Amino acid sequence: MRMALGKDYARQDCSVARALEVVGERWTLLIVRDAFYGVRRFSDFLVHLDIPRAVLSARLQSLVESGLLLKDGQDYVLTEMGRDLWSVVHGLARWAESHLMSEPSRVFVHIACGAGVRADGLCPACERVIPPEDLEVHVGPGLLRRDDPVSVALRSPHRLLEPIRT
Amino acid sequence: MRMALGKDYARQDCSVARALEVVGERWTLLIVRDAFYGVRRFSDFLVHLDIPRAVLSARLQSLVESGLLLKDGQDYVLTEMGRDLWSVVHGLARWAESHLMSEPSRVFVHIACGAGVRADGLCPACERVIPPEDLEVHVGPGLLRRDDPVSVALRSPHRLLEPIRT
DNA sequence: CCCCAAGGTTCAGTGAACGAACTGAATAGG
DNA sequence: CCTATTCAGTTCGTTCACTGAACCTTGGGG
Repeated sequence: MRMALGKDYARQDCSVARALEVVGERWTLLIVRDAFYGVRRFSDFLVHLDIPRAVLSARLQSLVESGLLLKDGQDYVLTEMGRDLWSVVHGLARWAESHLMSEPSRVFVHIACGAGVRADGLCPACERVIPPEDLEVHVGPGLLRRDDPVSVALRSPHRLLEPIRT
Repeated sequence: MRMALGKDYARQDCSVARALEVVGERWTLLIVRDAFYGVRRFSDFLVHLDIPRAVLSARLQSLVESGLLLKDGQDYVLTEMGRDLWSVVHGLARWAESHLMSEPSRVFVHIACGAGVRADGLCPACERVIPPEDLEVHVGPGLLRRDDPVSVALRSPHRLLEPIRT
């Protein structure tokens, strides 16, 4: 049960296709997700994603080339362009929560209001779209399996984009 | 310049990973996008996406199995679960429009207000999240290349989810 | 000076995507 | 009624990306 993705969609003139050429390859959106969660180091992505080193290396390079990540010393940090993908990552998470998961795994809380964002992506208190830096992740009951240091660090509530300490 | 995707993320316990197991394979989100645009027939997807027939067949089957599409005669139609992916598809489109494209290719207009939705995904007039069935697609200058019948049909303004006539 | 860890690169094997050719059912025409 | 043409797939050989293991390189620390 393994799948494979090609990387370009040359004959499509559509913004969705352009977007998928950048973030549509296998693993890429999970790397971006981890970056939102505060993962920044090669070895942390590696242990948290269970991804082949060669693939991680290639994906990080292509994300830097595309301008979604910035390499700051040994750290890979989301640029504004990368942070603008939050609506997509969050949309996928909320869609899966409502259609594929039996119990909630992660809840995103608008720090200013203390309220978890709704299924439509807005804060129920202030009725606005909340940028990732104003959100805190809390884990729900559906999240119990992994035991690597990164997964453990991600279990305690923390603000998005804030680097994790392992 | 071709890429490959595997299809599962077995060791990830995360809603984003679950979502990508369903819609993360190559071509899948473009098929869903076309379904929003009103494409319903095997041969219409085929000609519009330039996808190998075998891959299209496999993807459509797996989308039906996952409950995103319903097979109605020869037509593949989005279910509610599939329509709930609009925020993701639209998010990718808007992200690419603002970061990857020089000119807008498609604009989504809230029919009730007559206003194009903003970069944050809300209608500027009513400040709300608009469901796809209340949106109309208009094409911009960035969209000129393809000449197959489906691309031509999609060029005239039309309501999302409404079947195209070729 | 040696050892270790972090951050990669290289390489053989496997599996998915690709594209062309083929099948089979359902109309359409004569 | 027989044939031609779609439409909707399946089959199959080739190509290409992912996978996992081994190897390499750089930078400290003891």
